[in-house]
Amino acid sequence: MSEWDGPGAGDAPPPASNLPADLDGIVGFHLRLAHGAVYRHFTETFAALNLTQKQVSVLWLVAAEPGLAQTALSARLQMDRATVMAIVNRLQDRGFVVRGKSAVDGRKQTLHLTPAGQAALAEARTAIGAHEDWLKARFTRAEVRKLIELLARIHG
Amino acid sequence: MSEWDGPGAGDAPPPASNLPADLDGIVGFHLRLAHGAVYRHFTETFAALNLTQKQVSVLWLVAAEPGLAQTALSARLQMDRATVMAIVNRLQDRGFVVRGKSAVDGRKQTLHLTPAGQAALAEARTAIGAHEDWLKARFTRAEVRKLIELLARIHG
DNA sequence: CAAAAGCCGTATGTGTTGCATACAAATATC
DNA sequence: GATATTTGTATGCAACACATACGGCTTTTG
Repeated sequence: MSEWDGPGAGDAPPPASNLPADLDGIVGFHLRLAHGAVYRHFTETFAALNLTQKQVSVLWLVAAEPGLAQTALSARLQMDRATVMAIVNRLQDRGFVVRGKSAVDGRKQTLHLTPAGQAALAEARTAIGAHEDWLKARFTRAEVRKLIELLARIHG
Repeated sequence: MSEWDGPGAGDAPPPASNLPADLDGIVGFHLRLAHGAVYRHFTETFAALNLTQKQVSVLWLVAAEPGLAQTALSARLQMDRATVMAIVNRLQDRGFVVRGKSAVDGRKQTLHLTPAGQAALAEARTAIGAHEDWLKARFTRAEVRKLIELLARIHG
């Protein structure tokens, strides 16, 4: 501890504003914080259901397209094949989803919801409603549309 | 396999549009996808530097406010105390950050960048520039401002 | 047709993060 | 001075992202 300003030299200066000004211009930074806040609220909202964002997304998509293959899932959710498998494994262990061989392409697995899975999804839809209301409460409808449009431009 | 539409009954219907229409209205869903896309590009951009978003954020903030305590960090980045500790541990192991006891409050640790940490941050700033350019390329300046404003309304 | 190439699911391991809990030390509050 | 509260720390657990490797199946190509 010598040539640079070592610890103990003095404590933090007055925090001034909460964040350094240059960080404020970083879109990715705000995106991360916003995502974190939404993630946190989502987790609270779904504590009782014990479901994560990804799990709900998978249930949702499989319900919308029964027989969907895992690769299709990974493409739509922009996730790794291995990650999708882990998620499907968990959902399968909990009896929400079943895998079956495709009659058309022997490589593919067809995914279907079980009745338990459909029940879970129904509950999840209600919870999503509350969660989205919380999120949208701070925006006008036009702003919500604008935000979605801007975010959609980021993911393909 | 019996009372519900079991597997093998038939494969996925024509994918129609890529996503179910109802998912399109979910702000959180788009936020997650956008965050994922940005996260992925960030990781690529920082592969050589071997730094994560959080690690860069911590370096950035500690540089801006030398002597910052970990609690202050966790507040500014909206992360758990335990999570911040894990990140600081890693940065410390790599010799980018040093902990020191606060002279003012014996409970607090003062954080400082080492020269290596400052060098890493300098490189990181360049990489962030490229990363942000990639991100902002799809927006006008006004849209960037609007997006930041909307995202800021989500995190406090 | 047979071989090569590609796709899909699977298995395994590593690293990062978020969260809960518990504990010790220092400080603040009453 | 006794009792909270704050701060950092230590551990463990769950979820993910990613890389790699492998076997089974399909498509392409020679």
